[in-house]
Amino acid sequence: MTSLALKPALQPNQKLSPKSFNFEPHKSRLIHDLNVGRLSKAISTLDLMVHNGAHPDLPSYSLLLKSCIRSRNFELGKLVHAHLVNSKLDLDSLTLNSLISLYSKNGDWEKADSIFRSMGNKRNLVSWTSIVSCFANNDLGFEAIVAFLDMLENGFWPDEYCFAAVFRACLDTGDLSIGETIFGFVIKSGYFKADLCVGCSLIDMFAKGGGDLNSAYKVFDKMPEKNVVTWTLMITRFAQLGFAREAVDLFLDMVLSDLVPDQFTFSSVMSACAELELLSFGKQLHSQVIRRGLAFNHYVGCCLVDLYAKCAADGSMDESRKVFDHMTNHNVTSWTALITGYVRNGGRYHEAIKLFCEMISGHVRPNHFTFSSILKASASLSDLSTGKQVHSLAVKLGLASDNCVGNSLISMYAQSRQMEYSRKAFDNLFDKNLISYNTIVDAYVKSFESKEAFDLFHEIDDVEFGANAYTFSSLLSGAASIGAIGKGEQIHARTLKSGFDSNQCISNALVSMYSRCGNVEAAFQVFSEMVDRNIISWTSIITGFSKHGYAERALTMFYEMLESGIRPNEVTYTAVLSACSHAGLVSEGRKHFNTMYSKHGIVPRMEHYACMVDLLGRSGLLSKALEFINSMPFMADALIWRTFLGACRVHGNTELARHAASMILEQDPHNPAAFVLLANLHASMNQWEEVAKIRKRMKERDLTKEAGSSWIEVENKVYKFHVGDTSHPKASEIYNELDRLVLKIKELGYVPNTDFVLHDVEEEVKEQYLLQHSEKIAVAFGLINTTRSKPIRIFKNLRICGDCHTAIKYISMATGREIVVRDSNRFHHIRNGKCSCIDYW
DNA sequence: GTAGGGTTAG
Repeated sequence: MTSLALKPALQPNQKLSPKSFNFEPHKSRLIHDLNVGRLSKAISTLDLMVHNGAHPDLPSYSLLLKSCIRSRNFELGKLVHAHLVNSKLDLDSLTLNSLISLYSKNGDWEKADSIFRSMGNKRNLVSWTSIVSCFANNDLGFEAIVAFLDMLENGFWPDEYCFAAVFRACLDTGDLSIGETIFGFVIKSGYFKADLCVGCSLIDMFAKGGGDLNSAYKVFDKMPEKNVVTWTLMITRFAQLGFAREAVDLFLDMVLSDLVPDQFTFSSVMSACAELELLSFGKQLHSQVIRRGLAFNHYVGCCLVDLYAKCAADGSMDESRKVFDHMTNHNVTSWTALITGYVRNGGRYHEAIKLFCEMISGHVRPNHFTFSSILKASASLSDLSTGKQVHSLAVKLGLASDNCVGNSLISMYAQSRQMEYSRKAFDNLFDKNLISYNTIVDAYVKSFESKEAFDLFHEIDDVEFGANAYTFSSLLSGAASIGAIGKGEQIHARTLKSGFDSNQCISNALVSMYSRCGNVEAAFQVFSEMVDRNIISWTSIITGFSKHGYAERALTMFYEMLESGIRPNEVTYTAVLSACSHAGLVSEGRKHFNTMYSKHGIVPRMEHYACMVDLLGRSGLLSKALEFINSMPFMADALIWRTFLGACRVHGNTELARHAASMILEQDPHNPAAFVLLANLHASMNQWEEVAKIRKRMKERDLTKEAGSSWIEVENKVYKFHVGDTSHPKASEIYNELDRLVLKIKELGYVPNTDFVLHDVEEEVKEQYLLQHSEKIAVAFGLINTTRSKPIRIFKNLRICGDCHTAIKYISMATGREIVVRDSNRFHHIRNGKCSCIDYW
């Protein structure tokens, strides 16, 4: 029979008479094919039946439609509709309702609406509910509410399905007041108690629509009957709205209530667990997932990848990779979860880029999250060429103006110091949000283009969202990094106006800004006025005093911090040890180094060892320092040897310096700092042949030392000078002032120290070289352009040169001005011929 | 025929 029936399908032109065509087996085969998802087979069977004049009856069509909807075979459903129209059957409510549902679920709300309109008095409660639901599911919340009100006017009393639909509609409009009115209505009607679904839609109306978890939880709590879906919904909303702790607690309550979590529940609770970085709890969840046979679910897998990645601080990044490798197939989400993990939590950028390439060659299309992560990886590696390739791929896929991708492009180009491209990415953004503004402001600030940063800052005032704490702290750190105290003060005023005066994050940024701009007293005042201080506040002020050479005040603050019950961290100890080192407090420093682990359980890191090497080395205990280096529990890195080399130079020990330099070059053969320090050392001993050899080696390896530059802020504008800079319009005026100053300070006893000149030339020429140092130019510029009432604040990217240090001390004497110099290492407060560093730096 | 929950994020 079956083989006979198949024949006509192969020969469509051959028509059998309706009588000879057996309708029943085809009908049952059609339904079977439908149920197992064989869409094309079902279509050909239907065609065959109709072709042979055997139209199914109305109940059969109805059944067909239901199957199509249940299996989401919308194409076949539409075909069935076409056949229905041809069959000229008089459609009943049931069939028409099915058609509304079909088109609604297929996203064609207009078609659904026209069927509903054509129904006339065939409309029943299900028809009304279907159309309300159709509008609500197709982002037409307002239309849905109107339909709901129409329904009431037409005398239909809503049931639980209908209430659930209208609450979803209220969620969509964002207008909860209508929803709340209807909610009152529901309570009166008694449906609330009866139905799980009404409860769920109410929870979501409050949680998703209004972000009001309190009301959502009240609904949840009062529901007399709850199932897995209800619990999961509540857990999910807690997790999504940033209440991870509550989500986890609710999950534990759920398990205690003997409900069995499913794949949805696990996905949500694992997200919350990832947020809280609860590795061991996460592992328990993982084993439960395996036990319940849910490990192969794609969503669950993604969540696990993300969970282990977010706990990567505890070394679980490889676990994340393992879960990923065990997954049977991968889509954008799982690839992105893993890539993001390598970038954000593991700092393993090369691996992330490699994965990205694998993903693309596997024809998986990256999305905006993928681009965002991979751009961050290229930025962190300062790998401009990869960044550009990724950019062009994003353009190709039409994602470059997406907010998330665009913001990452801004920071990628900024980190590669391509501000023009960075700005272009900003301008190309489709829709700029506060993060876009904050990113570009931060980028300008970090590239010393503070004017652009502040222009944009004013632009933020004109858009609907104002600056937030992030904007302010970014601008403050920008002002701090360039030492623009005037700008810093302006921002300080603005934060007060914007009501951020007790914001801990901003106060911390202010402490750091004032201190880094050279006014540690202002920093201390902000600190003193803070109501709520955290470890960052204390560490900032300790670092401030330390960098300014006030070792005792730094240590006093440290003891006060301990008394107030705040535990120090690694950064605090770096500040404490470097305070001791700047002031030459050898035994005090040793004491703190020894107690950091014994009293506070902090294992010393490389930078702490470096502080100790600095402390011992600078106070002349070179052999002790070397002994210390050799007794370290790990191999000394380039930083340690550079510190040691610096000490050797101060104390003129060529032999040990050579050893240190060779150690640096062993680990980092292209380190220009090692070459320069070595060259300086030989120059100061007049060993010019050695200097020449080193210069040659540097040239061969194409190494250039970072150019020395100094800058000064005058009337909110930063002026930057390089060595021998003549680019400033008033250059001749500046050099005249310098010549005048040198004559004056020579009278006071200044003798140029030509040891600091790295060229083998006549003494007189050497003096000329010294005069061209950027810090001297900046001081002269400052003397011409500032009033006596304020100190002159100079900033230098490298360490101050010894001759400049001496010269500036004499200049302070000759002019009666206070001069503050911030170099790459510390502050020098120079007044009346004396420096706060006591010539020890 | 009408109803509810999940992954990656600057």
